[in-house]
Amino acid sequence: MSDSWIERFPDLAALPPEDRQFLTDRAAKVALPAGTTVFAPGVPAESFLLILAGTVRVQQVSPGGREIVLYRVTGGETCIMTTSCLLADENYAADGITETAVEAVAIPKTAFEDAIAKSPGFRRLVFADYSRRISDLMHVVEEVAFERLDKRLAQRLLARAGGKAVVQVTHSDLATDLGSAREVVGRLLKELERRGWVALSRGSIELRDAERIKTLAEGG
Amino acid sequence: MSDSWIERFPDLAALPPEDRQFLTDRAAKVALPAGTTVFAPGVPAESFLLILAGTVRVQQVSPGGREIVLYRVTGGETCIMTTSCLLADENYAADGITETAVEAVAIPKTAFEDAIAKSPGFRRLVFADYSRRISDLMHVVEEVAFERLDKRLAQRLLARAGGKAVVQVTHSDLATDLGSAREVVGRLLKELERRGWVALSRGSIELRDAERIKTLAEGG
DNA sequence: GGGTGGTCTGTGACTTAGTCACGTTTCCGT
DNA sequence: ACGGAAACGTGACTAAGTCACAGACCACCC
Repeated sequence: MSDSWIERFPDLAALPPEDRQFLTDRAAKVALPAGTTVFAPGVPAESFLLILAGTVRVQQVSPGGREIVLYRVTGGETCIMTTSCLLADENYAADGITETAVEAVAIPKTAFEDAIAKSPGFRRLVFADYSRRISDLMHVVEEVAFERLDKRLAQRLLARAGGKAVVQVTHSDLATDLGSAREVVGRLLKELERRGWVALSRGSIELRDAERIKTLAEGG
Repeated sequence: MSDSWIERFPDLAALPPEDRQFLTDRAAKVALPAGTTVFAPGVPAESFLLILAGTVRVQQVSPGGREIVLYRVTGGETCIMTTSCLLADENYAADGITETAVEAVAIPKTAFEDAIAKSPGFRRLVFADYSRRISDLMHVVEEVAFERLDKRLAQRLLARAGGKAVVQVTHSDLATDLGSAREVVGRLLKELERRGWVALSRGSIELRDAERIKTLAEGG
């Protein structure tokens, strides 16, 4: 199989040729359409995933049906949910769902364990992602526990917009991002619209006063 | 230095003699009284910590002064906040505070990196703790985002009691555990007292009907 | 014993967030 | 054009957090 994918991962690209060969020999490229469930709670992890393109959303679902996004895995990253489950021989404790079409490389469990044992560069990659996710999770805890919802909503709007003026997103998507309820998000958005900061329409939100939204997202 | 401490860590005790020697040669035993700040946000990590006895509480503090416990590190465990910061060369993002007197072993950064590189058993230990903390953090997110506070309070009461009838804890300790506010915890406790499930006094709480508290902690 | 400062707890009025049970609008395929 | 699904709106209610206090209890020290 082509080993071009390995260039997406600096830590792996820097590996000695035999390590690179070891990985590329055992890796299988997979393509997943948007909305695919990559893993789900209770299922054991079977192979290690390196994401090449697209994003996977890792989230938890409450018994009552509410959801919260824990973090997103994008191109050049790995999913430590999988790492963690592989190494500890545990079942998944969250959902992994593709948000866009995703291209990824799957490395079977045994090859993953070998790579961890043999390749310092591979370990660096895994450890780096562990750190990143731990930070992500701590940040989520901090936000959920301490920050006002309108502030968090403003942050999400800006993040989703990525500079553009119109965000294609539903109220319930945002609610999932924030771990809140659709009605609550709807009411907050309505208030922003009343102030003229956004314009709402079905499935999309136009940011009309990005400056003030930014102020809300940062300030208190 | 004595290498007896290594027996507290099965993964390390199983190491080949030279690896054990490497670790014990470089490790320094430290004793910390209760209430010591082990690390704080913004400070770079300097050495890897293995806890022998006692517990370290890892928590976040909000700008508004509210606190939430992320997890506790007890005997036989390592603090992955430290691991993560050491490996990624980052500053701490949370507080680490000893809850009891703590005995620990500190391994300097360079020796830690060597051990990671050379010793599979040491890596196993580190990876296992990473998994555990990721689970812990996900659990915290789930609880904070989705569970009712009275239910979580009941859980904490039982956990703190550890079978005993009287828990030595203040309302604001519990609030920190739960990431809530002291007044709120106080009111919930008052309601439990009204029902006759607990008896309150300054600095301690007597569980009078552990069964019902258990039901509350489990049920919805 | 009486003061004194610190920790711990109680309270009321208020705001913010979540829940429940609907109703309404918009879109899209056939 | 019509039926159903997805998206959105609403009101009434409960839960949780905030703020600004006021007491209560404790240890310690003259």
